[in-house]
Amino acid sequence: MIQLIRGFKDILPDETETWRHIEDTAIALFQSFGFKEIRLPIVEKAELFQRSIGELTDIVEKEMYTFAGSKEELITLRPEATASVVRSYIQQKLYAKEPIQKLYTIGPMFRRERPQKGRYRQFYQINAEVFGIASPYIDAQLIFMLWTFFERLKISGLTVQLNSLGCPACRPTFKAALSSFLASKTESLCKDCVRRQDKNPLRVLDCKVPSCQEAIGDAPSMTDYLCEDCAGHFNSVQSALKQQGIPFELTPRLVRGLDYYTRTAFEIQTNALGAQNAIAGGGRYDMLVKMLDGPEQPAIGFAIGLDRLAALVMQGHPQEELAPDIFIAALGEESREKTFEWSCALSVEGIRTEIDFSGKSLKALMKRANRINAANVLIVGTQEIEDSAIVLRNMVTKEQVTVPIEGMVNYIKKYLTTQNRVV
RNA sequence: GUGGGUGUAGCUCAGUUUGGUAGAGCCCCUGGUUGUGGCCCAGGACGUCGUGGGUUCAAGUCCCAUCACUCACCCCA
Repeated sequence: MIQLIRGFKDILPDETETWRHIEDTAIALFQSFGFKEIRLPIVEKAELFQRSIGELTDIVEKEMYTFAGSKEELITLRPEATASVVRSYIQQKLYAKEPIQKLYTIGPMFRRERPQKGRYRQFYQINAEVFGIASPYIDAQLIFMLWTFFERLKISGLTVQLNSLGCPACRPTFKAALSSFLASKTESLCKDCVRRQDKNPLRVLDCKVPSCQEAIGDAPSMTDYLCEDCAGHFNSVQSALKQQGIPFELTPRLVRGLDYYTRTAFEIQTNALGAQNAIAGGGRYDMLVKMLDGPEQPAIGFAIGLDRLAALVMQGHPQEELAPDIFIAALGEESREKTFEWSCALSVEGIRTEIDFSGKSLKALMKRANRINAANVLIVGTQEIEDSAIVLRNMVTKEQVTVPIEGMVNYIKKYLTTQNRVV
């Protein structure tokens, strides 16, 4: 038997309705906030991610699916979407027509990590990106939009974590202060943190080892080192969030894993999924467009983890079954020939219709109708054909009515309306 | 990449200690009811015991390897 690849998964029919419900909810909401869809390839030149995400990040160092696209060129299955959106914004010169662009995209990402609950090697994200707006209002508006999205999906137990990562003017000062602080604590840090100390000191703040948390208890905080502009921006984001009634926690230890973030960084966390608690995350990346050879344009965006979100939504209420409105039980070849035609006609009218061609006994057909939770069964045998009238059985009330074959489709449509079946 | 747990029927799991010809419940199929589902009763189908090797007269059981799933670390959505 050929099995799927480690870390990949099938999304089966008992989940897909939930997935589409989430996507439909997001699309409707995002459109109301002025977003338009962009669809992008899932492979790009490896260089795009190396330059945007950062050579020293875990993603680029060890998690990317990169292979030869041609003799000269390495290509990569995208590990995230922002880089591609930025690439397109620049390459297609979207800024020339209108610098302010609000874009969303939905699709799979690929990272070669060890799989675990809520983490797959192919996972799905909804991404939203805004180009050309520097105002802190847009930061707050994006978070408000996210919060509203989760409210519409009736997700509870969420928290908003907020931080500011500063900008090229102030972050270096902070990094230096942090480095010298960490140097004084080397003995009390775990071995991972000792390694991070040089490579990426900000990451030490994020360590979950208790002894490390203790050691960095009075470590310098980025927010104390923000330059005047960054501090002003951060304050404005916070007051705008308060204005909209969004609860948030300041989390100085919130560090994003990608190098391109500046200023506002945020994460939406759940308490219901174990270790993989981030279901959305994002932030501002004002330097990235320029870094990738585009014009100087501020930008901000976020990603929602669909796999984790779908798991949360289904924890609340398992997906509703798409049960048939009508199940046709035809007895004998002559009946099958007629009902085949009726079945098509009913389906065309938007009635969920299932017909069984197997030629089994009526008892067996009724069993199947019951199993697939059909609301009604249409029983058609030689007697009914002869009488030009068929039997319609309501599977819940067990009521049976005789329906003339003439005008049957309209009769059934009306009948279903009385059952509150939307046709 | 590192560590723990688990792989036996479509599903949930016994059986492994102490080697001796694979089990239960659910599901599925047929009949009891000539053309009426769920409940009940009777009967039936379904397994290379994750895979490959080894030890043995004999391996689901012991040994080695390997794969997968799962949880956690790392990191992130």
